[in-house]
Amino acid sequence: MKHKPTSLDIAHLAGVSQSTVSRALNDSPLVNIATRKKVQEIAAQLNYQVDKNASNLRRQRSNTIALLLFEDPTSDDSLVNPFFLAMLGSITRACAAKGYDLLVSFQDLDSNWQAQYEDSHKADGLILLGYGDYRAYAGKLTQLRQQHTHVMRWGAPVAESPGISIGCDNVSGGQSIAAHLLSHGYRRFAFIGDIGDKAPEFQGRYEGFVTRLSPEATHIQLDAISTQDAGAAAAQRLMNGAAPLPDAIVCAADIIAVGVLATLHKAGIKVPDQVAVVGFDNIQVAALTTPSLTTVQQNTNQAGEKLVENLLLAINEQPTKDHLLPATLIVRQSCGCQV
Amino acid sequence: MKHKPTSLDIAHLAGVSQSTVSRALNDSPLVNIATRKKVQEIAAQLNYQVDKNASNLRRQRSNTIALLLFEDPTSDDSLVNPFFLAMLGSITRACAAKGYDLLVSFQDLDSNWQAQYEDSHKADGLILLGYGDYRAYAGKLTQLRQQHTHVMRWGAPVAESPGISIGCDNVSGGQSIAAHLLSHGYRRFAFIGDIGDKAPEFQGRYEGFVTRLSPEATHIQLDAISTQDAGAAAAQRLMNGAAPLPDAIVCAADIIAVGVLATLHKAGIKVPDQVAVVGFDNIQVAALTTPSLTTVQQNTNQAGEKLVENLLLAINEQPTKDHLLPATLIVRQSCGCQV
DNA sequence: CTGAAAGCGCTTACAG
DNA sequence: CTGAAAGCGCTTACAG
Repeated sequence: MKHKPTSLDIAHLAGVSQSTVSRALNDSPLVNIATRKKVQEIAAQLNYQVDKNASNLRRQRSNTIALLLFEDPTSDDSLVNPFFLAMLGSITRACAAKGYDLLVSFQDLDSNWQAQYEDSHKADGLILLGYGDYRAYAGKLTQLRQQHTHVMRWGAPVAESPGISIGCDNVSGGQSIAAHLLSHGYRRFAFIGDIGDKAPEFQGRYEGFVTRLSPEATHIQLDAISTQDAGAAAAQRLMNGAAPLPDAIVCAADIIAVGVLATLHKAGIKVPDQVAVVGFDNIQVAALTTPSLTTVQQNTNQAGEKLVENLLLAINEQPTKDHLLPATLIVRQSCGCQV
Repeated sequence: MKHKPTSLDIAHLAGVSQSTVSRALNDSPLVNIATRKKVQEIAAQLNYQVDKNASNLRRQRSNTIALLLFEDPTSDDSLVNPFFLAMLGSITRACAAKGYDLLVSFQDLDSNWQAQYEDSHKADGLILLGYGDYRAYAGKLTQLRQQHTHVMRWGAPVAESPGISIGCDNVSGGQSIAAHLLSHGYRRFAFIGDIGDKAPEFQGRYEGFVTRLSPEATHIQLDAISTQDAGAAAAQRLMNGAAPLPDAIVCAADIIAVGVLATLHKAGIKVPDQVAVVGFDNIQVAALTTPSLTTVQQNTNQAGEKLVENLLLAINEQPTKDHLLPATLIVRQSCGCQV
């Protein structure tokens, strides 16, 4: 394998010093325009690429961001919540637009991720993605701050959780759902989704939903983690109960709603004729279910951009603050309100 | 921000030389076990991490793999074929298991990706993922080989395409579908999916399907690229035609089948009672459609492992060869054959 | 088993 | 505008 060309090789060919080559390739205005062009041409001919390791070592930054995905530990090994995959896509694009590379890693909460990337100078900052119990890693977040690591977290801003976060306005999303269903005459509701402290996103959605209900409306709440199976099980409990079915079932996540729809379908219960169903997230599948799922969209494109943008601010020691992104109701067939 | 500890800092604290620190941290047997322990303890206390840039520069390898995702240029900006996202997950895990980091990038076919990663020493090798016209980048692949870049490609092995590839046994997958449907009495088929040279995967699936058909069976073929819309359009053409509907519709990809199902549903045509539908890929959605979709599974976990494993072999200058991974029929409701 | 020294390929003050 | 020199933080022959 032929020796890869270095800046010194180019210097020889161009008849200038190695420092001038470096300057020319970095488009420094200090270098005479003709020299610059010449050097750049030779570099192009040789397929020369700056050695990032050397460059990063010298510059003390990597132009790389590390994305840590926390998988829901309950999910099947081969599956990742489609919502996070959509986020991954948008983060990748946002990084590319800013000239940053993206290192991706799946992490479990136990491992030593706080050190692995930024401390080793492989990345200038971290993005944390994944729902779940932020308390489990609150300690690590605190430690990260102390080490002045640059971190941006996706999720609900939580008072006790240190660090900046970017998240969706879950409360207003929940409100939109309530308002929409009420205006179409629904009064008896079931909300499916955990609302314990481990699920701050679901808490927000529930809170928004409940506070927006009118006095004459009633509701019950059933626990379910963010999986199809949990949704199916909750729907089953609903059907087994003594009480008649509610008018509308509001699910804290689309993936739960998918399980609910499947269970209702099996039982021969028509959606939306006999009961309306609404989800949250607007994952790709939501448009494809039968009936298609009314849900709340989180703008993943904007989310990825905001995360990257704020992380870069932090890296450059600029002030940043929490952001809430708007949540938009997407009306489809499953709520029976489509024109 | 406090200066990050270096090996020299540890050397001072441990009272040994910097070279010994380096050796100890790399668990070299050359270092006295007591010294090794001591150094490692001090390093742990300081949260010391080896500077990857320096280490990589010196070692001339990065322990990093770059994954280049070629998006289907026809797909919506925010969507990525769920199949590739599943692959991403499995590749990520496989890399982690081997102690490699993964750099992810979305590339369009025009850009200068062949140089960006390995030439700049950011990655030791590349994985190419994405269907589409391999001819469009065959030239680049050739160039990569000449530069001795280490590349592994996901997709059908193609005679004219240089370089090693790992792919699914599309032909045998197509055969399984034909065999299954025939044995359940279906005789009149439609195959939906492009079979031009731009879609070698689809070609393989079609080829397997057709060659396995019995003499009394008939079939037509309709073009469709790998999107839901294209599937919907093809189904519409089928229904608009003068001929009666076939017994069974075989789709070259699940995402096409999802579009077909939606269109049939809208037209009031019952699946599988009036027509059977089969897909290919076993994306997550396939289990969730109504009716659930019979399809062929590509083992993404194994695929990711094989890709990474072979790439590492190539990086270490070991011989590698093309691999075909088995394709497994998954029988669900949409073919009407479920027990 | 350990240390002093070289060198990976850059970037960037410093001097001219 | 250009060059000679230092140095980023490691790893690894080399010498002992």
